Amino acid sequence: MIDIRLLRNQPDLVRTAMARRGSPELVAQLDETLALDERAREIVARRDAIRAQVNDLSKQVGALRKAGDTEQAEAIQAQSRALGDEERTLAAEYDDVQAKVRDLLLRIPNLPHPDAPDGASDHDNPIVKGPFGLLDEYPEHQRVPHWETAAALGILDNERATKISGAMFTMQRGQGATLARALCQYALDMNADAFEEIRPPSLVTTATLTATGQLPKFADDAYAIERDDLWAIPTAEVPLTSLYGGEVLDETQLPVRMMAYTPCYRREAGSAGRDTRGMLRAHEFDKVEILAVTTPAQGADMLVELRDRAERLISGLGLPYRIIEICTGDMGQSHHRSFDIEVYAPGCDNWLEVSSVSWFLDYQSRRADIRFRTAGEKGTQIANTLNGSALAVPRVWAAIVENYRQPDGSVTIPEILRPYMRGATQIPAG
RNA sequence: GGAAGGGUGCCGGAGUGGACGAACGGGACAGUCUCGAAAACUGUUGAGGUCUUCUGGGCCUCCGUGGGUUCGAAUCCCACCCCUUCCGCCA
Repeated sequence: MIDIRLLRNQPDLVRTAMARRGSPELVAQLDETLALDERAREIVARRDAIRAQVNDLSKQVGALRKAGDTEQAEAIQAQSRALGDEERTLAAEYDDVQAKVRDLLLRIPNLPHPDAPDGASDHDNPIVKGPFGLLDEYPEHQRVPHWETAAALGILDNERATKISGAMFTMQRGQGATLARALCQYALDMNADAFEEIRPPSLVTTATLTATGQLPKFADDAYAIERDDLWAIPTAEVPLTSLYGGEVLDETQLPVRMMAYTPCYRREAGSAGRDTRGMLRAHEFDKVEILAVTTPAQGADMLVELRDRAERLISGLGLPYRIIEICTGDMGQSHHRSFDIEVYAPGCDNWLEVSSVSWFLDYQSRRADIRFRTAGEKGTQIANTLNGSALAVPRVWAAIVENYRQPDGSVTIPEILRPYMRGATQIPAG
């Protein structure tokens, strides 16, 4: 969430930022938040003044009782007791208003970076790099959707996945399953030079899912296990961000670089019926995520580093790709600045979003309460977080099947993946 | 799932109703001593909120979490969470 003090002190700056996101309804929300915040502070001032009196009177009672002046002590007790009722009323009122402020604040999106391109929707996202490796013309044998190729090769069995788990679940088989796992191992190995590998839990608490911004606003997108108050993670970003939640790190520890392979679970509530074929959209998929916790000063460079690392994985696979920057109108709620890598899939004739790299500023850290301390300085500062998909398996898998399809219907394995495929050079046609 | 014990500051650990934001020890930092260091001695050393006549000060909150009792709670009561050990179950 954004800093309430920023909203208090520079409301126009925040209003302008929200206007850039193209959400005029947010401005009213800002005003409501400000008004409630002012009320909350007024109430808490009165509450604290009464508490101060009660504390003072209580000390007097203690002293009087010690001195044996029971009568006077009881008189003061009665006085203090009367204050107690007022205190309770104010405290309840404050808690109520404060909860409202927090709830509003949790729903206010992050401030876009000054350099983030303005725009209304994904149509306005500029291409900032590439395209690379794109052919002028694609031969017929590459113009086959991956689900057709995969069916012919027996490496994808979504019918049976649906039988087992319902619509929008996928299942890879044989070399197809190996390829999915190879991609994960490849992504982890390529970042092991600087990133600590984590194997986090895939089920997290409500507090954890709130820290990264999925809750309270996007509860419908996540799988809930209500009986145990747990949620299935939509991305490793969720557990990794909260890994240092509630902790105060030493500045010398920063930046912290972490990576994790996890399954990812998404209800896709808003996109039922879209991309139902093949591997483009599913309720469960594999992804390797890279994530960093930094000081505010380190954020900009880390964004570039993460983006470069994600790009290196895709270019290493020899897939045609481009990098786009997300405009203010298309930005996710928690994002400050964001880039996507898109891979061209000739069979679907589509640019597939395979990676998203984002800087969150202190938006998530404030929710998760990740702070750091600088030696010799008093107090703490709120950290920055950034993350990126190193490699999201299904769409890269699909792009490989389509780009590497041969005239005989087989699929050549990208050279860099062969060590992870037990040396296989191709997925042979039946 | 059952039983027992426990959760206090950077760490260890005391504290079972009144001057406790918390003894004591350790650590860290600063100073004294020293050519320098060690040792010793002295001092300092949590976070958050809010107000302010602001390079300072006032007030409030925080002893796992949330409630309750009380004039007053780290301390008493209730619920929950987590940790340790034992039993059960289990990959």
